[in-house]
Amino acid sequence: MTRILVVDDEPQIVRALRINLRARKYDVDTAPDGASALHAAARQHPDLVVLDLGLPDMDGTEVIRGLRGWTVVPIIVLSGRADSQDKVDALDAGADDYITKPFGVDELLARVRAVTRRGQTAGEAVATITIGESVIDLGNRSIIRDGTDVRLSPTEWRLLEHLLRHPGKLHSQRALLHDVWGPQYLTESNYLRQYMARLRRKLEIDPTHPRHLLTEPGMGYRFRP
Amino acid sequence: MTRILVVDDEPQIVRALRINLRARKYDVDTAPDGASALHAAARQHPDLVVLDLGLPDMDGTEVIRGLRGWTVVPIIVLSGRADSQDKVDALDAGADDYITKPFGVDELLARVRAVTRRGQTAGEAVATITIGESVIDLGNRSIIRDGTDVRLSPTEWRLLEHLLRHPGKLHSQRALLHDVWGPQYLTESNYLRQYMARLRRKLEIDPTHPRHLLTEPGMGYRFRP
DNA sequence: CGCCGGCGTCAAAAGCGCGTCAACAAGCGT
DNA sequence: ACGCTTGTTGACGCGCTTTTGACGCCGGCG
Repeated sequence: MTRILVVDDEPQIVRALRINLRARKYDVDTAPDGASALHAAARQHPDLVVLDLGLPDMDGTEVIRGLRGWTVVPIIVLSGRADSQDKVDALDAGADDYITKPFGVDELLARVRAVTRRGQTAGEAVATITIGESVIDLGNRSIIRDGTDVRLSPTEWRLLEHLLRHPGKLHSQRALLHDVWGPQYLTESNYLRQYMARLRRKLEIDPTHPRHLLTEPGMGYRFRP
Repeated sequence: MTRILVVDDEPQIVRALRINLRARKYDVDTAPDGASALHAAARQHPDLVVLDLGLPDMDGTEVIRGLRGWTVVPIIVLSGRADSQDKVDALDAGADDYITKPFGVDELLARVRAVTRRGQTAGEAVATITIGESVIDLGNRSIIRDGTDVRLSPTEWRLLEHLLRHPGKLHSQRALLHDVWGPQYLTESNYLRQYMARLRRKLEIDPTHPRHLLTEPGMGYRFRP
């Protein structure tokens, strides 16, 4: 299920988008201003952000920059102003698309499909990965081990996915905490210890001697294929 | 250099785009109709396609479908029609963005930057350095020697990285101590002796006769490729 | 020929990162 | 309201990294 975070301060627009998106089987969260949008994104890790530029508390491009500091989640900007400079600023700040109000719902939905389509094809390259006797399907979010399927919590999935996206690459603790938990958890290394241990118990043949989910003392963690 | 294929049957628009894109250091190819566009894309593998929907020989969405059959190259659609249904059709056929004429050149350029931005993050070149029989990947922070991987502690990594960043350059002991351990360790040369020995044991074929991690007596240390 | 500073090496102590266990809080479906 | 899953937090001990000290070798120099 694709999670979409809608950021807008006009209740009727939020309501209209929520209804239309829910009808298309999207999971919708909402935020009324920039600060709560950044907080919600860090907490819920949406797959797409629909952002109105006219927010009460901060400039829209600042919200984009705040998101781009730590995530590459697609961002579609809504704006009442058709000024060319506004579009350039938002796109260069990191937005993926820019729609001028008033807009047709059909067009927005089509652009939602367009930007989410790219994210899917990017992850498709690493469709299935094997760790020990576990076969991991990132696309379907499923793991099969010894014929039975293994269940992972959302946080476990995000952590595992970050490690698997770049096989062999060392991920520093700060980077993992930043990407999985959010910018304000950079020093909570006990989270990492806890969840790496869970992943090893669920995936490694011998969790006390991991062969694929490796620790580099003082450096971070690494997935070895 | 990013290669852009511009598909349009109006010579003045093609000319304007070519001038503006060339000025931004893009490599520009052009095609006047759908058939030659498909042919050019297959032959030149552009990094981006700018496609006018109003082509003389075939429908624009057919061109998009023809491209999407074998490539995921980003496609930006130009169109004179602001009809919502046209946008939906083009985007669902596989276009990445849709701009309605008349459009500002600044906006087009910003959208070009937006769609090319994603592709860049995927394909990053890996710089790899060889010492004896050890292959060092600074990006992934990994070393492979004789098929098995070598583990380095954080201090060992920092020291090795400083030497490798400037091949052939002589690093004084004071400079290395300052950069690796900090300003208050400038005289602790025994640290350097200790850690240079550890690096040689892990990387050099014959640690007692180093061929790449060299000592310049009285001067400092040097990495010879 | 003997002294001396610089360097490589070994060994052991000190410090800290990491794995692990345990317990509690917060949702969430039943 | 209850039980289950998930997320959060604290504490402890082992093992690795870092730090520290000491010794021997070698070349330069008086």
